Amino acid sequence: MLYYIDVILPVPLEKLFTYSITEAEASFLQVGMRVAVPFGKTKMYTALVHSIHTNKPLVYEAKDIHQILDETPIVNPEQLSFWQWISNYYMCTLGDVMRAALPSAFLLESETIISKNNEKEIANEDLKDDEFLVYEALQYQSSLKIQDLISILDKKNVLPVIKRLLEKEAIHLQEEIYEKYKPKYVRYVKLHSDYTSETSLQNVLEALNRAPKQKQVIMTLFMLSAKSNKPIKVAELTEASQASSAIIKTLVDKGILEEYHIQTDRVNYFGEENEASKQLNEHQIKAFEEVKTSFKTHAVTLLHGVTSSGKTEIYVKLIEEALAKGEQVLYLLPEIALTTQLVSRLQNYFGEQVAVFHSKYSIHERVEVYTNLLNNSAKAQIILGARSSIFLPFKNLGLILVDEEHEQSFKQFDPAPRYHARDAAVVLANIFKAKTLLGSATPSLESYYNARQNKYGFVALKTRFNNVLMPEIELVDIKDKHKRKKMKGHFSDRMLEEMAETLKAGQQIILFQNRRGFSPIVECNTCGNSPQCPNCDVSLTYHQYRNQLRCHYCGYHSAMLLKCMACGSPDIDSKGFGTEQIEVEVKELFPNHKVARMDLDTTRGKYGYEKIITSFEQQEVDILVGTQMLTKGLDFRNVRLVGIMNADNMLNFPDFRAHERSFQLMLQVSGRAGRTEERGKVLIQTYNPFHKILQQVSTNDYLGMYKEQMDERFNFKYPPVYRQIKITLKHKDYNRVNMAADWYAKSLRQVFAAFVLGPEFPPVSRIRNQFHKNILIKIPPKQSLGKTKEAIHKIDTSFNAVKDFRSVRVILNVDNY
DNA sequence: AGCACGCCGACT
DNA sequence: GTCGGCGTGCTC
Repeated sequence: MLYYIDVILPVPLEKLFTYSITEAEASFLQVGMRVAVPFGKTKMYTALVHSIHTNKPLVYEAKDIHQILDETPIVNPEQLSFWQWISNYYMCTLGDVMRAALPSAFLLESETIISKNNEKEIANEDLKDDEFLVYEALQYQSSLKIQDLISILDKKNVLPVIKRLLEKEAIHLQEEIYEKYKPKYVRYVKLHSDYTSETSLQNVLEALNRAPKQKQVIMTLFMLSAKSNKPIKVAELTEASQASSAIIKTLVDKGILEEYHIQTDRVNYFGEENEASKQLNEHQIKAFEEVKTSFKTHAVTLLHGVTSSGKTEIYVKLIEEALAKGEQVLYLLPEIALTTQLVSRLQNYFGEQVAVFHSKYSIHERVEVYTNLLNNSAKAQIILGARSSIFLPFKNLGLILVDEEHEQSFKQFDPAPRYHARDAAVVLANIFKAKTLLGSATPSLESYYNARQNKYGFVALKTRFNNVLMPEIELVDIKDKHKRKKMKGHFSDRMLEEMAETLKAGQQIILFQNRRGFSPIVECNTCGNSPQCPNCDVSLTYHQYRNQLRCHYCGYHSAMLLKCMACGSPDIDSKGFGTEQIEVEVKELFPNHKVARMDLDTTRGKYGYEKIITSFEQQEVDILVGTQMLTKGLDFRNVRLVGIMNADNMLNFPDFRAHERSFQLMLQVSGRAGRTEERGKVLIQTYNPFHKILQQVSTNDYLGMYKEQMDERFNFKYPPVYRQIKITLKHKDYNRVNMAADWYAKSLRQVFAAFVLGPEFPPVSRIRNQFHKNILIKIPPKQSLGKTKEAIHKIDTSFNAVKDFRSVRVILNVDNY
């Protein structure tokens, strides 16, 4: 009997691939294990076993696998069916899903290893210069990698050299794969067993008489081991003895000390454990009970709780109940809300049962969380994570919490799979028959719609914790202020008054400006020319702190111009404003107060964020200027004033969700004001104070906003009433994208007629030297999603059959909002 | 996707 | 003449 496996490869190809295995391998292998397989002419890939069978492929000869990489499956059946759903729904390949789902350390790729052929001596005369260089290097190093050759020869294409050397039989090639994940070992030292008896120890100490530093180390070691019986870390010893690691190394080399390693977890939690969870107030208890009742009839429930209403406390109670039943909990948050504040709060309640998973973790840390879950370790009963944590290997998932449910960052835009973690979480929960709670102070229209349609359960929590009043929101008409000359830079007199008063009371201020950089556009006052990005179809943005012009799309940057590139005039002006300029102005207006800025530029690095937050928390900073980063899950006690510098640029954003999003953003920022007894104040500066959204924000009228926006969505056929799929075509040749897009749209129209929009160039039509063109498909409520996708898929296949179009990248984005 | 093969311009 | 550019086709 011949045995075969079908595997998923982490490449964007539709099919599964079949490899042949031996009988022994067939009895050992299980679905969900990894195997290394040769793929294509040279490469070796990590593949995942999808099925094991005995059906010999008919049209090709299956290759053998190279090796089995796991002893037990690393992907469970629930995950595989979840992957399948993602792949179908979001129209991507299983390979795409696999790539997103597994920590990258699990996906090994082969590397070519070059070694010398010792069977044959090659005379130097027979080799050309570059060949000789490589050959000589191999005399000293047993093996070389491609990357090494590139640096030895100092050129990019080294393959011909390898080929020639191979022909001359001077070298061997080998494809090697290796684990990227290395367990973390901690170095420990102890006295070598030869010296444990009293007498020899005496000898050692005497022998070291002339090396006082070394003697000192040995004495310290004694002291430490006398204090506790625990193993002594090298780090501890160096610290306690003030000795350099060289001294310790000498002692190890002399055979007096012995070094050993113990494997340890990178992700450890040290601290107080199991603080009792907080008592809920009456409103929270009511909401908590309502959520539980709702779960009886609705697996998914939406919790609409105003800012500061204490949703987290309710989550904690729900987690406690799930844990009591022995169930795992997934707590999903937008990336940037995963702050130390929340993590430590949960760790205080649940200790090491909490595991955190997000993109700022190293690949090693991610592997550890993954394997802890795989082993159903007590360490990973509650997963606190960003969107990608839906892919973790849950065993017994009982509850999924999606906090800040309305957040756009739950949707992955690039690369595939372009999934929405909130929607996928609902499906994941369904696989485990678990419950999902979506929480937000400003729910997304689609979730609220689902709740109103009774598809989801609904619970509202309307009072803030400790009955703090909602902040008072005031709209400031800056058009009028400009006219009356009541503006100082970007600050109205009202804003300045409130700021001065807040500072006088010793309280803090948050200023919100939804745009980073100093000023978005630089313009020549003489000819009107503004510098453009050479790779993208956008104007460059001026960043003052480095005196640079930057492109926000491709990262291109250049020094700020001294004179106009077009006419040579030195009269260059900046238009618009960003966080940086606000910061500068605040510093001038309030020179005696400390100002900090929080945006993408200032929060780079693993702890960039936390530093700023901590210093603000500890009131080292009086005024914090920032972008929408400020809105997420931060809990500042002493903020009384929130200023929104310009509401109009969000409202005028060309997107069907601009109004919804502006509403959410403004209410979320407002929520940062007045979280303790005193009522907070919010000032919104705008050119258009009569805008409906602003009126709704100022009266905290979610329902009014919902109703009005839903009317628009009905009228203009937008989600959540209609579904949509966006198709993007990319190519470096302008004409080719046009032709390809026209062809694609025409084919779509034959099926979907008027529900196809475009093709259209997006506002930024060229990014990284690639031209983009979009086609939008609107799907009426009654139309089958499955059938629609099938039809699109068919068109896509015939599109790829056209030779001229094949090089055009097609990106399918389901629910592209 | 990644990679090899294969065909054309610009230089040691 | 070679080096290296990228268009094309295939991967069990």
